[in-house]
Amino acid sequence: MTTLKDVAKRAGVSAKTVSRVVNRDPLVAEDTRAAVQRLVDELGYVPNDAARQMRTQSSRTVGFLTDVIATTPHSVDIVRGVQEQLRAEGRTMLIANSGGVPEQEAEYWRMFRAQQAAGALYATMYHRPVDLGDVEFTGPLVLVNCYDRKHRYAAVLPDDLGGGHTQARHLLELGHRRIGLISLNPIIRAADLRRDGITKAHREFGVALDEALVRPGMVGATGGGERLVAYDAAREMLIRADRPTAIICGHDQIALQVMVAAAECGLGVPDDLSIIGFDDQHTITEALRPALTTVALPYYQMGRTAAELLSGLMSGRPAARNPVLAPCPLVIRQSCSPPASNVKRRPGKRQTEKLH
Amino acid sequence: MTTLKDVAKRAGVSAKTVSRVVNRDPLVAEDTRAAVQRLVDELGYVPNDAARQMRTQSSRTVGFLTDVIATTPHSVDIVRGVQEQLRAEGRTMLIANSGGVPEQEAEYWRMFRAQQAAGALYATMYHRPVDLGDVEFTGPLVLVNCYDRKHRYAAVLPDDLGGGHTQARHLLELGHRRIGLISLNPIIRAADLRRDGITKAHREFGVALDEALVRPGMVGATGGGERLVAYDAAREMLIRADRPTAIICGHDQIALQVMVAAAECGLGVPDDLSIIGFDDQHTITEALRPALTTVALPYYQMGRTAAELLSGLMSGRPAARNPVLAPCPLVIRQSCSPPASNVKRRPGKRQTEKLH
DNA sequence: CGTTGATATGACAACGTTGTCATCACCGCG
DNA sequence: CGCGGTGATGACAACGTTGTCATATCAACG
Repeated sequence: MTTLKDVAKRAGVSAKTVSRVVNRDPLVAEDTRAAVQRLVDELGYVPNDAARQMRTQSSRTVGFLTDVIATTPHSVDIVRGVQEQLRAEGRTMLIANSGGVPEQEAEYWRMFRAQQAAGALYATMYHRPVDLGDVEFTGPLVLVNCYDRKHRYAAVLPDDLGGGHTQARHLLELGHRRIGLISLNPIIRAADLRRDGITKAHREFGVALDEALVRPGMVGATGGGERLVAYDAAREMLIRADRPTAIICGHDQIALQVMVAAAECGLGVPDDLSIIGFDDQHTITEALRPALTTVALPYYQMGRTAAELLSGLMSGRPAARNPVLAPCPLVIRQSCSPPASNVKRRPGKRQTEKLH
Repeated sequence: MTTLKDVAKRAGVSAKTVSRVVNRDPLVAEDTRAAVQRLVDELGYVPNDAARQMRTQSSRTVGFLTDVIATTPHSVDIVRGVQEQLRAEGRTMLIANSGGVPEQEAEYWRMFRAQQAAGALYATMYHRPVDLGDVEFTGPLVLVNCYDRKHRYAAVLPDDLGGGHTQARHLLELGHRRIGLISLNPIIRAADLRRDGITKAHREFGVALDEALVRPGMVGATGGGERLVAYDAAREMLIRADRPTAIICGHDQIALQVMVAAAECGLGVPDDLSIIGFDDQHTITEALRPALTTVALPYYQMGRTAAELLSGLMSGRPAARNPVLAPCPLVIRQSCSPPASNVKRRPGKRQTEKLH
C-alpha cells in the first residue's frame, strides 16, 4: 500500500503537504498541488481510513443491523434506500443480519462499536415493536420498520393506517359498497392499523363493513409458523350469495390466492370481482393477469428517510419525538374497476348500508 | 470511548497486559487476567478496530459490491449467505450497491481500498458475464452469479445447465412426452444453458423437443426494458390441438402467468397441465394454488460458497481455474403430476417421437 | 528599511493498538 | 551458591494520518 510518505518522498515535499492536497486544503500553491496530485494518481494512492479515523477520532461509517431480511425479499429496498442516501453523504455502510438472535445482535452492536460507527440503523422485515434490551452501542440509533416499546429511539414506519384507508377509499370511489377483507395475520400490528384505516374510509362513505366478509389471510406464529389460508377464505367468501364485489387483501400474496380462487369460482377479475393488494411486490403484481392494483410499501423511501434522520442525529440535531410515517401510495393497475351494475346480481339479499 | 490505557490505569497494570488479556494471550497470571477482565466488562471496553488494523496491517473486513440487487429481490439470499459465512469467520462486511454505474463502481473499489478490505466480492442480480474494466482493488476478488469475460477472477455460478436438465427430467420421469418451454429472455445466458440441459434430458429419454412449443416468456433489453409475455405465449400454446401436457418455465413469474393462462383455457393444474418453475421465489411458489413445483436457484449457498472461496484466497490458497457451479435442487410441490391417460386427449394429431 | 500580514510549507506529536525486546522474580539443578 | 530457564510484566516504537504550531518567503505599507 502506498502511503502519504511514499508520495511525499517522490514529490519532494512533506507528508503534510500531500495530506493537504488530498484533503483539498486551499493553502497549497497551485504548482505543488498539481505535481502532488499527479503522483497521487500515478501511484494510486488511497488514504487509509483507519489511520484517518484514529487521528480525527471520528468515522464516516454507519452500522446497519437487520433481523431476518431474507424472509421478505421485498424489504431489501430498505437497504437500497439507506445505502444510496449514505453514499450521497459520503458514508460507508457496515451491514449485518442478526437472524433475530439476541446474542448475535449483541455481538454486532459490539462490532459497530469496535468499528467506531458514528451511528446505526436497525431494521425489521415487517412492521412491529421490538425490545432492544441493552444496546451496547452508544451512538445515535434509528429504527426502520419497527419501533422501540419504550420509545427510546427515533423510528421510521410505514403509514399502515393510511395505506388501509387508501385501499378502501379506492374501491369505495369506484362505487363498491360490499367489500370483503382478507387481512394480514391478526397478530401483526399492521393488520390492526390497516383495519382502522379501512373502517375509517367506510365511515367516510357511510358504508358498513360487513364482519361476515372479514377473514384473516394468514394465521400462525410469525417466524416460520405462518400459513397462507387466503385461498380457502376467498373461496368461502365467493360462493356466498351475498358475495362481495371487491376484496381488500393484506398483501400481494394473499391477493394472488384470491385471484386463483376467483378464477376457480368462475369470476372474472375485475369485471365480477375487484381485488386490491398491498406491498407492491413487483414479481407478483406485474406478473399477474390482470396486473394487480395495490398499495405500495415505500421501503426504499423509508430507507432513505431513516438514513437522513440518522445523519441529522449524528450531526447533533435533536431526535424527533414521534415516529416518522412514510406514506403508502396507491399503484393502479388492472385488477379494480367499478362493480358490475346491480341488475346482473341476484337481488336476494339487499345490502342495507347501516353503520358499523 | 474507553481505551486500553483507561483499563490499564484502573487495573494498575500496563496497557500491554490488558492487550494480552483481551487477546487471550496465555502468558498472564490467572489473577491478573481475572482482575483485568472484570474491569474490561465493567467499563465496557471494546478494542478499536481501526487502531488494531493499523498496527497489525491487516483487516478482517471484506467488501461486497452488487450491481442492482433490488430488481430481483430474491437474490438477497446471496447477501445472507455471504454474511453468515463471514460472521462464522469473524469477519466484517462492508456493503455497497453500484446500480451498475461504472463510476460508482470505481468509487466503491476505492472505498474498499481505503477501508483496507482484505478481499472483495462482486455479485450481480442475474447470471451474466461482466466487464470489470480496471478494478482499483488489489486484494483477492470473487465473483458471484457472474463471471469475468477475461477469466481473471474466481467465480461462483448457478448450475443452470443442470437446472434445466432437472426440470425436464422431472417431467419426463413423470411420463410427459410432449413438453412446452416458455423460457427466459433469450439474451440472458441462463436461457441458453437451461435450454441445453433440457435438450440433453430429452435426448436421454429419446424424446424430441418440439420447436413449435418453445417460446420466450420475456423479451426486451435487460435493465428496465424487459417485458413479461409468458401469458400470451402460454395461451397460444394451450389452444393448439396438439398442446403440451407440461410446460417448463424460465422462472416462477413466468410459471405464474402460465398458470393464469391455463385457468382461463379451462385446464386444471396439474391434471390437465403440469407446470414447473425456476428460482423458487417463495412469495410465488408457496402462494400459488396448486403450489408450484420448481427448481431452486441456490442463492444462499452461492453466497456461502463465495465467501468460503474468498477466505481461501485471502489466506493464500491459489485460485481455482474454473467457476464453481452450485447445484439447483428440485423442489417438488403440487403443480406436476403424470399426464392424463391418452384416451382422455383427442387423438387428432399423433405425437410422433422423432429425435430433434 | 523595518514591520506587518498573508501565503506556503514543514516538524512534530498524537490517536489506540500490538510486536519486540528488556526486565525481574522465582524455580530447580548441579 | 550460582546458573540457566521460564513465567509474568512493562517500556517503547511504530502503523498512517492530521491538528498544532513554527518557520520561511514575499509583497505591501509607512
